[in-house]
Amino acid sequence: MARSQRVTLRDVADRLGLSANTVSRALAGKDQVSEATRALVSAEAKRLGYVPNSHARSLVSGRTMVVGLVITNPSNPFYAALISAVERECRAAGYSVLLLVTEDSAENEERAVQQLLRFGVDGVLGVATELSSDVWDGLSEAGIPVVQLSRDIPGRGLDFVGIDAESAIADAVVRSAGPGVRRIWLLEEDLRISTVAARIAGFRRALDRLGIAREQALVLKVPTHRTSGATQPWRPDDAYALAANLITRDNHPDLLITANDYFALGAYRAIRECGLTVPDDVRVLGYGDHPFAAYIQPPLTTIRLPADEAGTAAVDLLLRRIAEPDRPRTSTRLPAELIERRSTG
Amino acid sequence: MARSQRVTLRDVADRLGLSANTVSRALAGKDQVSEATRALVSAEAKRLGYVPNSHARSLVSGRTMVVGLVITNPSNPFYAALISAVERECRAAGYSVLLLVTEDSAENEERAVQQLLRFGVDGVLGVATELSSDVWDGLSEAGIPVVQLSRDIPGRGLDFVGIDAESAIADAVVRSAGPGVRRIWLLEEDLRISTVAARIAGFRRALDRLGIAREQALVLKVPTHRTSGATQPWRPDDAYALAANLITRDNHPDLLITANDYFALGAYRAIRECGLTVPDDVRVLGYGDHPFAAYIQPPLTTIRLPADEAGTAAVDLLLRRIAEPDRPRTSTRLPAELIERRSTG
DNA sequence: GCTGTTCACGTGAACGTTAATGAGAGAGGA
DNA sequence: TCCTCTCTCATTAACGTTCACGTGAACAGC
Repeated sequence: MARSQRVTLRDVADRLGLSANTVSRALAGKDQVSEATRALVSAEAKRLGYVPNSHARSLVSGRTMVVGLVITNPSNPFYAALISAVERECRAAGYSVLLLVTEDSAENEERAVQQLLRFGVDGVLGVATELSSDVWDGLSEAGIPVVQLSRDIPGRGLDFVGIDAESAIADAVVRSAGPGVRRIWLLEEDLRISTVAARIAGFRRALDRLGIAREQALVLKVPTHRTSGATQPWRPDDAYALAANLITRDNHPDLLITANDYFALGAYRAIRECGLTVPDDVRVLGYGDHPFAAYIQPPLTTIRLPADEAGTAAVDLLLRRIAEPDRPRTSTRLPAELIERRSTG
Repeated sequence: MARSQRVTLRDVADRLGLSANTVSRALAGKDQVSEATRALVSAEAKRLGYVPNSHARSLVSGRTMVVGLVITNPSNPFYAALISAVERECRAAGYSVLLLVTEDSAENEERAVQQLLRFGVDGVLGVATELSSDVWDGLSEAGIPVVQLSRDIPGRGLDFVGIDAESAIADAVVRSAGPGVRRIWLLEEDLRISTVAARIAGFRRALDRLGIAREQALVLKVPTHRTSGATQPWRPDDAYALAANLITRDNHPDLLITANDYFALGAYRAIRECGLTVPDDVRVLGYGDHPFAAYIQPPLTTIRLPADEAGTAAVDLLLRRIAEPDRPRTSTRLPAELIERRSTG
């Protein structure tokens, strides 16, 4: 096999009559080397095509310059944006990203944590699964900093960066509910995660502020197929099926809030097929501001999530904690902006 | 600091009065160990919470059980689906995924390759950037197998897995062009990549088959903002701006093909604002079958890309090549399916 | 000329694992 | 009794780095 032998520190050293250690120091830019030999070394290293072996390095140094990123589903546009931001920030700081996908399964989550322990990553950014057990504690016990993304599992003493969904929904609902709006429905995902809980809490807060009785309000759970290993994220079909069953000409909400813009697509169709119109008969408020939201008919009022800022903030926080393990726990909830379009009148 | 010392092979060995080597063999399931001690060892290892150090392992074994995945932009839904599929298959085979994002920049691509060399990954799956230099050769020279994804740079002797965009577009255009369709435009991305070239080739092939002169056909390039570090993928706005400038009541195509479904969104608006309708005045054919395509008005005829199959096939191919480095080069182009909806009549 | 300081570099050990080789014990056969 | 064979485990040496030292030379000051 032509598997060309890898060029090592010794190879460079031998060729120059130096020790491996000197070459190491020269390339690391430490100050125990004369400028002359440093130049010689880097020239020879480049000539031979020397590439440092990161495993050897992290074996002795204990640091890996790798960050673990645990995501439930990369096809979800919010998480995709998060991945982009996290990778970009890590790259800028000299870190590489090990990507682990859990598909919202506890088993995969446990395997992911195991992998991260084997690798001895310097830190972890992770979205917890629906029924996250205490797997994450293993990382903390091993001295690996963890920043929770998007979904918060309180009481674990872990840093958190996410979106203030509760306030965003509360404000958006109040703002979208004009005069005459009494019946409000929320089309939610059927997951036991903090994000869903936050949206429902925001929804209730809005009801209270508007003085609308709980009986006028409905929280509907759309069966989710996320865990089935499908790469597609939320499916408009599922929301459509549910909405089509419940919405009729005589029984419909004045304002319908959906847990994501895909659900809104399904709702649009269900509403249309009843002969009702958005926003005259039913106002619709989405969540996520996906790229299509501005372009459907009518353009969808929705909540823009600062995925990029969240990713950036999470990496910043993680790097700070890596540098300073004993700093107090931080919990950041970024505000989300309401983008008003025609679907709410 | 409570940075608990990591449990090592020796710790387990010492506690049982064995050597580290025996513990290693026992846990590796090799046959030089009695069943009795194997049971003892695995019990003690679990009790102490032993986690193998992957760096030490790969330092001596030369294998890392890590695959590099080089992607231009995770927010592109096609690549997001690819990431999901690749990660899933790798996970099933016991490999972890190191994710590198290039943002279509040659500089980032080179840094990515450098990272992969440092890590000594067992294989690489990668989407080449627009003007990919010979950076990928460095991996081959180091004996690291590479499978190109989606975009093919011919002549490098690298395996390739992608979509047969040319045939897909050619067939779809012919099928979408009913009687009376003479003027056909293609709204393309402004990138020098093989995917764009393939679509244009398919477009031309369709024109020839339909007997339409090149003068009746137009290839329009939408300025792309992908490289600007923005996490958003193709922007409908850019397509809208271009289309709105060119399309008027008196000067419009009979059939408009867009390089992706987002462009179709922009085109829809431009067409609508001229007082024209889809598909009566202008038929629209999209590309990608994004989740919203079935739900916009009118539902968009588009081409469904087998991202999942592509990812699976690519990983299979890579694993085969890892096992058998000297097998002949393979180039796979998966067929894409036309999803006919109302936008083409 | 002797000691002390600074600079440039080498030496040896360590990181945690695996592979090659060796060694002791017990069993079985002559 | 001795030899060989097999089974189980230990010993030793790597893998490529980095870190804590040690060392020698040059130079200054007394």
